[in-house]
Amino acid sequence: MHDFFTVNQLAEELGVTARAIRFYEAKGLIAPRRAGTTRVFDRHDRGRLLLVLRSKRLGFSLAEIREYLDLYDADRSQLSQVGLLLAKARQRIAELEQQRRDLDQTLAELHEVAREAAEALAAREATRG
DNA sequence: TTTCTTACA
DNA sequence: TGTAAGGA
Repeated sequence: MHDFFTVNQLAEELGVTARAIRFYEAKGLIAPRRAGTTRVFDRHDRGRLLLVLRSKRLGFSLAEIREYLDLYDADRSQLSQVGLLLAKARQRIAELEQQRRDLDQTLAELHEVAREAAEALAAREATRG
């Protein structure tokens, strides 16, 4: 279909602003080539951008994403890239599981508070009659 | 503190 | 386009 894309085409397709895409470029996450002054994105750039957005959704920072993407260009075997992915994924899993424990504890406390409050209310209504 | 947007030269 | 400033 399309071999090349402009920032605005990619922005519309991916649901982000062109400014955000330029921001990612400024941060070194992507490096589309130029035709004069205008950016030309190919499928490779598009793939990297998709990976950036997916990684963002998983909660990784732009710095972490760049770390990962840099290894794609640096390491032929991509062993270090996969290794980093494993480490980062495990770290992220640990973070989320800790958040879940915190959330569970907060929920348990709130359930207890609600239970006691409902109990007190029921007792009051029983004595009144 | 990071990730963007807005605004201006 | 680069960057300062500011919101979330």
